[in-house]
Amino acid sequence: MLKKENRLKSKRAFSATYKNNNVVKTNLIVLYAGKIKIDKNCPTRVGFVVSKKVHKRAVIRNRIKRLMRENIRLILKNSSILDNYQSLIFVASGGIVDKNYEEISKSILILLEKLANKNI
RNA sequence: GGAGCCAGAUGGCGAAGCGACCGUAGUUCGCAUCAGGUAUGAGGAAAGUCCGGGCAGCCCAAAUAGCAGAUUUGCUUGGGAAAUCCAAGUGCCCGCGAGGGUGAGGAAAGUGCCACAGAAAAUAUGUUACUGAUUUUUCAGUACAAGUGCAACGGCGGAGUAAAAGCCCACCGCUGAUAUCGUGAGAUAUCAGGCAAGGUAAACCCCGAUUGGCUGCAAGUUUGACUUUGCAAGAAGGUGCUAUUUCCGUUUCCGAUUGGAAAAUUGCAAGAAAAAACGCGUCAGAUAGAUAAUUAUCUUAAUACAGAACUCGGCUUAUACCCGACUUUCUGC
RNA sequence: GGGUGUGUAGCUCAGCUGGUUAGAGCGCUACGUUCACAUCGUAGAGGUCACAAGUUCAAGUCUUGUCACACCUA
Repeated sequence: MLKKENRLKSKRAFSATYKNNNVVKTNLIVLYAGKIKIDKNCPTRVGFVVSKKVHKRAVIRNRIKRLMRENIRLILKNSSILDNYQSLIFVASGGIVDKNYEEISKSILILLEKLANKNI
């Protein structure tokens, strides 16, 4: 679990991030990025979405969320790639079921590379 | 029926703070709200939402009786706050059996329905028939046999007769009475009747019992920017008193003047966006919603069904490996 | 989280108070019409009535339980 300040909470924040239209995709995950920060001190907020369409059982959906969250926690701690963005939303798509930690971590790294290239 | 894996390392998330008051209880008050340590953090079903409570609001209403209602409930005894709940029994049904199932009052209060077939499906009936007389078509007696159907006013055997029939008899079934046993549902035995009342109430309904109804924590309660409405105070002063712009006058704005427009502010009550708190507590207690990741050892293997959201009691459904107990059937020796 | 409803042919829907054979339109197939296609005409196929138990002589229909889908509610 992330710290409270790093969680993306309100409905407004979610819809603002979606409207920003900065999207990157892989087979497993879709990433919506928010605006670039003005004030560097305010924290990066991250949200995770796993819909019922992915899988109907709550246990499996929770596990997918936890795996994604753990990845992001380590990235936030060790590097400063994400510090430029106000908000990020990770949306799981159908292919992510039965994937293990390493496969998810790979695809998140690919996503972040794509995002960096796009903005340059 | 039980049980739903154990222990270790590193990093992370939730949350438990201290003192006073009171006197063992919490809708109390104050301080802190940073860091570290320590302890602790999903289930037997958390699921389905099928029942019943607690709790909250609204409606009706004053809870006694009657009437109406509940898409209520329906063998007995005991347990339980209650329940489409549990336990032990009774009857019936299914199974070779160990066992399993059971919405188990009333069809003699009334109404409806019972397709096709069949003579007739409910006021029972007389198609094919049988027997006798008459003599070629009628009359009288009968309901045994055939046939239809899920179902045809008992079954089977005998006696009896022109042929027959509970007309009579034995056994079985049915109905009633009595006795004994049992808390009871009922069981057993004896006697009597001489056979009447086809099915369906998970069709309407009748009877008994129970019970205020409806909606559900996204119920509901509080705080609230805002500025709307109402009431009160205030609004230089004067006119006997009163009159908030109404009689004069005052202040501000427009205007050369006459004249026109406006009324600061405060309190109480009502309304109310965003948001927050309460509701919400428990040796889990969140509000984008915690219990995870990596790794080592052991092991044949770490795997089934599956993730708390106001809360409790049941039911139902899903479940890998393992453990315990009692039995039945079949096959072989 | 709470509440409500719907599952019938490839698609959209009927099917009353249980009853004999489950229908309609569109689509599909074949034949005819045309030089050919469309239109039109004729004929035909296609259903475990979501699944499983029960009540009943008899269930798409009544009762109960599962499954899937949709809607309402901040």
